Amino acid sequence: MTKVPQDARARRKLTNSVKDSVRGMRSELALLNRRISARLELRDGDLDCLELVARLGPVGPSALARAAGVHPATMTGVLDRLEKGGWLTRERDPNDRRSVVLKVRPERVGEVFALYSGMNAALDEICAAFTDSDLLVIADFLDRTATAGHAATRDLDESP
Amino acid sequence: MTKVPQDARARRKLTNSVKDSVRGMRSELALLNRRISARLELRDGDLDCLELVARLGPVGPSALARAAGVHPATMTGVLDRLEKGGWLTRERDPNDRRSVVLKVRPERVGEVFALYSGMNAALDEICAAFTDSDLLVIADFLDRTATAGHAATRDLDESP
DNA sequence: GTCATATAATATGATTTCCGTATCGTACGT
DNA sequence: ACGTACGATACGGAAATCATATTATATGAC
Repeated sequence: MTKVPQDARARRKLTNSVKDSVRGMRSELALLNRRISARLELRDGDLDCLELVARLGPVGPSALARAAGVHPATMTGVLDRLEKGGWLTRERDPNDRRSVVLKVRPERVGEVFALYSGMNAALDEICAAFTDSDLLVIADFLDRTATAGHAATRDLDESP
Repeated sequence: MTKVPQDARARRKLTNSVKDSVRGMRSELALLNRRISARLELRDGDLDCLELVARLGPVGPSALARAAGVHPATMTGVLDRLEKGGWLTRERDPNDRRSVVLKVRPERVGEVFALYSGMNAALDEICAAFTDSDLLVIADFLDRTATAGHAATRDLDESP
């Protein structure tokens, strides 16, 4: 046994622990999201769609359905719930009268945020335990992972 | 304007960027999970339940339903799909013949893993870009966040 | 301009899922 | 031993999902 392979092994172990931690965090956050959805009397995926509208900005049902990986007809139902709950609005696009533009209702956003308040406060505390440069490293890692997740999703869609 | 408030402001900005990145990553990974579930002909929450069984170890339907925040009767349906797909087994507990023990089928785990292979490879690459000490910091952050998510979920369950 | 075709959103209806409740078998305390 | 609690699932009505059809509008070829 040489010295270098031992380092490589340790390094792989470290990498695997990071990947495990990513999975663990994803799992816990998925669970949290499910409970919050239930509180808002929404289906599981609905909140993800709402977040996607917030993220993508004004967007139409079809584009949103593609982005969310949901059947367009299902999206109609999702949007019915979200609109009825007052979480977003459907407006007709004057330029293309076939299409509809979805916008989150800014005044309601705080209501969703409030349900995340516990998690939010916890995250503030967690961040407080790290140095500025640590936080930069962490944010970098998270962003890269999010981008990789996006790419993996796209690749999956494009393969048979 | 004094110097210290400026630092505090910068710090808050940094913390907020980390929190945004957490949200972004959660959102992308949730999307990826949905597509993978679809590939396996499972419902959205099913894969989370399977992962939970892997995580918790052998467990019964009731305990799993509590952990997943799912109605027990719904869990029966989830398990029917997972069992029919061959992803896990239901065994009777010889000690308590009312109860059933769920176990993931190790030989099928690789099949799920294969669908994550793109993401997995990407994560390896991402990790390769960080130093050992960075990875330790990152894993620590992820674990703390997972724990906080777990606590936030529990708190939500316990409040009215 | 007219017509064919494409596109956006939603309606429709068959199928599946969800979930409150009921049921059945089993364990446990007294 | 008996009553009560508990684990899992069956049952049935309500709701969601999704393939397809429909309606309205836009766009391009001619």
